[in-house]
Amino acid sequence: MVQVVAAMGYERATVQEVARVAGLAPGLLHYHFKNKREVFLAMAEHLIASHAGRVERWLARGADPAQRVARFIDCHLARGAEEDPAALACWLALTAEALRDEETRAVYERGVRTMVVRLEMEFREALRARRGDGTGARAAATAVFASIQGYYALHGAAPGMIPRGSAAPAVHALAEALLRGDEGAAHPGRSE
Amino acid sequence: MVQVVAAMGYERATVQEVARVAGLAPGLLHYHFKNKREVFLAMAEHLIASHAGRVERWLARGADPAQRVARFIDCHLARGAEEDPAALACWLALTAEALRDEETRAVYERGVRTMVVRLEMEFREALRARRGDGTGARAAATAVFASIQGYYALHGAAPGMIPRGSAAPAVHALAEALLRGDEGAAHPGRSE
Amino acid sequence: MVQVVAAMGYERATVQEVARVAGLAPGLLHYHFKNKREVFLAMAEHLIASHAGRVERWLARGADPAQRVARFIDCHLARGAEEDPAALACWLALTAEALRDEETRAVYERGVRTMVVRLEMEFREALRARRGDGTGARAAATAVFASIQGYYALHGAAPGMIPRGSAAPAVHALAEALLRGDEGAAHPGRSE
Amino acid sequence: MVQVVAAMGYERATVQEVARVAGLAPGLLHYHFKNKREVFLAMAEHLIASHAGRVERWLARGADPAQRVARFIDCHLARGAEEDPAALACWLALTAEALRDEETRAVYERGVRTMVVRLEMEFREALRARRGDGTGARAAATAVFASIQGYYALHGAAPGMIPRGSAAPAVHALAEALLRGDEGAAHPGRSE
DNA sequence: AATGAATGAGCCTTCATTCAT
DNA sequence: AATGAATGAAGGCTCATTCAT
Repeated sequence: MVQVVAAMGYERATVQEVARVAGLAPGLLHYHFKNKREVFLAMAEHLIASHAGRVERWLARGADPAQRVARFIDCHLARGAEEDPAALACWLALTAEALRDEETRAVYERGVRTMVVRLEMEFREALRARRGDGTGARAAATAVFASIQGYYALHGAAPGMIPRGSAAPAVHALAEALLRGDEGAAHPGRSE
Repeated sequence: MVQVVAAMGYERATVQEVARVAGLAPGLLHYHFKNKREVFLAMAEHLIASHAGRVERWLARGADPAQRVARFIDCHLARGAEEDPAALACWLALTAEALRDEETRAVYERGVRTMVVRLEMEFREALRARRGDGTGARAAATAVFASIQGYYALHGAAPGMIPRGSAAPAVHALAEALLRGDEGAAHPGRSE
Repeated sequence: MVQVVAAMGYERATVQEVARVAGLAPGLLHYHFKNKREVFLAMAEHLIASHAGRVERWLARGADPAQRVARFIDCHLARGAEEDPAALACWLALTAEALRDEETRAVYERGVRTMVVRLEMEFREALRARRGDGTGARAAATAVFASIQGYYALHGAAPGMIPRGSAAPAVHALAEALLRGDEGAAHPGRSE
Repeated sequence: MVQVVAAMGYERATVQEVARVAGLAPGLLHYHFKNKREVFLAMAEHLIASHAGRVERWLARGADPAQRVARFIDCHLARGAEEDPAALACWLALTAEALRDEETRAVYERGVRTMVVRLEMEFREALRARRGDGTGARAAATAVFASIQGYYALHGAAPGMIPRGSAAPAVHALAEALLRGDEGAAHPGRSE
């Protein structure tokens, strides 16, 4: 399913093709899964779990919270991003599908929450250490996560628009700014 | 088409339904457009053009480049974002479709480029004013744009994950950091 | 209509295309003709009439009945056949259509009858001159006409199967044999 | 397919109708065949092969080449012609379709070639026996085959134009004439 | 007479799902 | 557990025909 969804998206991924690639008879998929969507969601759960594991392994080598935030970013945008292009394509397909289907949205949201909450934890610790107060950790984690998602979308849908090597540094800058507590500080010109 | 694609995405938007909503006979769509995709792409072009106009109107009221960068962000994430939810949903559908279809990708990419290049121009001026050098303007514009896209994706696919009111300030912080030239400065822990 | 039917056959010849080639608005065809079939039949009538005229001009230069039979054949298979490939293609399309549609069959049959009766007249005269009896003229005319039709079909549907230059001589041989009254003479091995 | 094509021709033979007559679900046809045309071509191949078998059985009872030529004709035009009217109608539909579609033409041409080459073999032997030289066998076989095709076309598209019982004798006369080597002999009036 | 946009029935095809084996 | 043939509901698209102008 991963391969086929990566290549064609959910809608165009036919059950027959998925079965063929998996070396199974088409009927067998419906023996084990209620329908096509269940296969997709099972795949999504698997992807999310395995990604979470991968992220943890990256974080484990970060010495302090700030470093772990940095490693979270690198794990997604630097050396690590290219590791499994099919998984990335599937994640984007999952995002697209979550826009329309409630059940899929639930799975997607759980996946997002896992990541954001994990990142939030590091931000909170880091913010406390730096400023004595963890307020804004959730917003910061969301901001970093959103930026990563945005780069993913551009990478997939408009390849060539991202200056090579610019993604990770930019998100690092964002994280640094958020750790310093820049947001909300000053954009005097924002008045309407 | 906007309504139907916003509600169901490209694949599930049937020509019959689009025609019904538009009050037209199904065959008429194929009289004016070669096929379903052309209808979609025409809609996308229209969306992009009208969005570009809207952005220009926002930028026009910015006094200096930095303010215009800020207004670009607000136009997308602050007060302006909710103005046309259907357009936003269509844009996300366009992103999803661009992942798979080349022709769609071309249109999407042109839309992205228009925005990024416009924003880059402001970044370049602002960077020159502040640091005497416009280097990194493209990367900065891309970063801001990607963040916005990421918030859009989360907004659409995992509503409720974004702390209310946190999106615009975070992207402002990113823009400020990039204008200061933070990126690439220091993330000592990034070593693998 | 001639061009379009020649190129695509009746079924695939769309009214829009016919109108386009004729430089007319599609609606105008239905203003002058009841429906597509009527356009086709009108075209067929025209083709038949103009072909009949052409045949008469060929026959006019034959000195005696036997010569006129020969000229009839040449007019169809020798130098004359290549004169108007579109007309030939239309005639084949008419034949095909006559297989299914009664109205078309009536027109086709009238066309065939015109030719066969004309040829029969020459055969009858020739037979009377040679044998004092015109019996078999109709069968002879039909045989010659059928052979020509067969060559047309092969020419259109299996080009390259006909040895170059072999068609006319063979049909001349047939005509000669029929004028001699060979048919029915002897095929002793035909017993079943 | 045979029944439906015989009754309506290729274009008007809908997949739904073919499936209905065959007692199958419409989708099943596309499970076993790539598309409508493939069904048609498969049918054509089957028709051709089975016809070839039938012809061989007729030829087997001919004592010498000349007799076998005669039996070839009888097999097509005398007692045998009425055996399977649906097959004949399909063959005519195949001819019509071969005019427009390349793939169909290839199948048709192969079918024609099979028959012509088979008949040519008998002509060659017969000509050698009679005249010591097999030259013209191909042209003779083509002529006989074309005549048969012509009678088929008339039979299908202008029934009633063929004097009862006249077809086979006429083609026999043609064959005899060609075996005598008449063609090309003399049509003094052919001058233009 | 003429236009060409508009209509809508029907076609081929796809594909999730079922079912006999 | 497993197969893969079978089902049938749509979907995109074509095109003869109509109709307002």
